[in-house]
Amino acid sequence: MRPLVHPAIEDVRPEAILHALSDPSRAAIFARISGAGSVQACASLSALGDRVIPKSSLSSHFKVLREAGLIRSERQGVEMRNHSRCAEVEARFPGLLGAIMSAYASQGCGTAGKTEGA
Amino acid sequence: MRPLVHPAIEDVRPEAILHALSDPSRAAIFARISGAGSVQACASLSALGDRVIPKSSLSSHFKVLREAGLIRSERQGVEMRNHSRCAEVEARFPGLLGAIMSAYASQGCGTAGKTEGA
DNA sequence: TCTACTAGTTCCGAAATTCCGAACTATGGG
DNA sequence: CCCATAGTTCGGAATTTCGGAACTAGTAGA
Repeated sequence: MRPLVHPAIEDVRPEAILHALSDPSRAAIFARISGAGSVQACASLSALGDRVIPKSSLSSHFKVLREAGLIRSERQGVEMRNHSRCAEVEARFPGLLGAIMSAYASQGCGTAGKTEGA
Repeated sequence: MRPLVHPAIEDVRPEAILHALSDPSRAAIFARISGAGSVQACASLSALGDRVIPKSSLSSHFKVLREAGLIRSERQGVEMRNHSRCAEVEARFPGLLGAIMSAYASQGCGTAGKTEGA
C-alpha cells in the first residue's frame, strides 16, 4: 500500500476542488466528514441517502477528495480517520466551500450543508 | 440544427455548475462572458491564455455551460450572442459564482475573476 | 441566383475517465 | 497461525471527453 498523498494547501487547485465536489456522492461524503466533528471512518459512509456505494468506488472517492486537498486521511489501527481540511481551504479560497455546500443543501441533496464547523 | 436548450433557473443543479466550471477553459470562457458586458460571440474566445481551442471543442464547452444554466445563448445573424445568467444563479445559489471565480482569480488563472458585473 | 465566406454544429473514432467486482494488503484478536 | 475487519489495487466494461472533417445557416457580392 503506497503512502497517502496530501497536497500542501498552496498546491491545491480550484479545478480539483470543483471536480471533486461536482459528484453528489463525494459532496455528501465531504459534508458528513465536515459535519461529524471532523473525523469519520470510510465504512460509516457506504450508504448515503438511497444509494449503496461499493467499497472500491468509495475508496476512489476518498482518494479524489484527498488529492483535491479537501480531506486528510490517516490510518489508525485497522481503520482510516478522515478529517476535513475546511479551515485551510477556507483560508486559501474564502467562501468557496460554504457556498458550494449550501448550494447542495438548498436543493435538498442528502446530507450536505454543514461546512461551517471547521 | 436543433434548438438551444436552456434550463429554467429552478432546474439548475449545483453539480452541473461545479462540473461545468471544474474545467479551467470553461471557467475562463464563463469569466469572459460575465466580464464583457454580458455579451460575447464564440469565435472571440478561441484563444484563451496559451491554449488554442478547436471549434468543435469550443462548441461543446458552450453547450455544457448553457445546459448547466450558466449562460444563455441566442443566434443573432451568423453569430451567437452569449449572456451570462449570473444574476439568476446568484439568486438561486448565493455566493457560489463569486467564490468560484475568485478562487480561480486568486491563483492566477488567465481571465477569471469578474463575475460581479451582472 | 449562384458563389464564396464566416460562424457554429454535428458526427464519429480515438483517448481518457469512471465504475465496480474480485483479489489483495494491513492490522488486531484469539 | 488463522481468521475477521477495513481499505486498496487490479483490470475490464461503460461512459465521457477531445478534436478533425463534413455539414448547416446567414450574409454579402457579382
